[in-house]
Amino acid sequence: MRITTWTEYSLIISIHLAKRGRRGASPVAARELAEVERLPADYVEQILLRLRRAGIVESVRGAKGGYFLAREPGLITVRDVMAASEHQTFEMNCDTHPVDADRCSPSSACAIRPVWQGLQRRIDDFLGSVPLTELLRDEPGPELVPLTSSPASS
Amino acid sequence: MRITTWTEYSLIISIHLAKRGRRGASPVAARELAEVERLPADYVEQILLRLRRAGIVESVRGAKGGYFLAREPGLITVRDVMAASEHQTFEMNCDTHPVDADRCSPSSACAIRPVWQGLQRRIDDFLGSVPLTELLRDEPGPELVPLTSSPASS
DNA sequence: CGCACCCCGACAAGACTGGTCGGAATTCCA
DNA sequence: TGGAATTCCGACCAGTCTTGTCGGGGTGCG
Ligand code: FES
Ligand code: FES
Repeated sequence: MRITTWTEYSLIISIHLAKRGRRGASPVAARELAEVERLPADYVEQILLRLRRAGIVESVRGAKGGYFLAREPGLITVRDVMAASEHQTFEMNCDTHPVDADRCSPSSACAIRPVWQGLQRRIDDFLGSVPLTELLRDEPGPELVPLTSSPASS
Repeated sequence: MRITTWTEYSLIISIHLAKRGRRGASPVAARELAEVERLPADYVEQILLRLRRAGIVESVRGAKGGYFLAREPGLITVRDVMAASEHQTFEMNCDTHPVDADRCSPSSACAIRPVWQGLQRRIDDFLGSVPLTELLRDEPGPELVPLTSSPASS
């Protein structure tokens, strides 16, 4: 289970846009953003496309155009960004990749499904609790304290 | 972000073994297990290999041989099974797929990394809190209540 | 008009997932 | 002693997903 570059780059891009001005200032060109963040330009464009379609950013076309955040950074969470770039945060495999039509049908009482549902909830709750503003400062912030040690149960 | 069949099948297999007797009883052959659970036989063998190497199950070789759980089902968590079948629960992408050597180096204070560390902790804590015994009964159990509604923050 | 920029679908190399196969080693049993 | 059953293990392979790239079209500024 891992995070892909879609989400990783999306966050970098969102943070970048959050640091550059708001609606009033001039929008940031995709090319320029990619250059200063050292990311592949064409790829960044693809990502911005997804972010725009999800309503995370807005765009201005034509010369002198570019992108800017659609909302206040405090109102955008990591969950929003991840859901925009991939198309979900946690894919319920029993829905999208059912191991067996019988076993995974909603009617059958599979004992495993509640585990994934519980996991999905924890993931969504956590990612939904981290707004972009949390990623703008240098100090980790209270929500993200490492809380040292959580060793394996074996 | 999703669960693969490695973990899914591993859980099915572990639950199956938990339901069949303990050390005293005769071990379960991989072939037989695969047949009753309707899983690809050769694949099940691969998975049992991983589970054995991780110490989740033990095996008896030769005719009449097979597999059985190495520990009490109450002492094996979903996290253990997942870590055995994949080789982790949550892959820290900034370690294994660093976006940029500079940006992801442990010395640089990246604002995003604490988010993934926090996420990893939540995932591990949750999966580590669900023992196999929780998956043997028909009722979901207190830990896994759906807690209806957790709508998007947008 | 020409340039800068966004928009969008198609394509492609490499990695990963989900298995399959062939054969060696071990143990039981007739 | 000779199968037969079974675990052990690495190699292989087809399909999908990831991580981009490319080419062209639309749009607005100067
Ligand atoms: S295996 Fe898919 S719902 Fe349980
Ligand atoms: S992008 Fe890898 S550590 Fe932040």
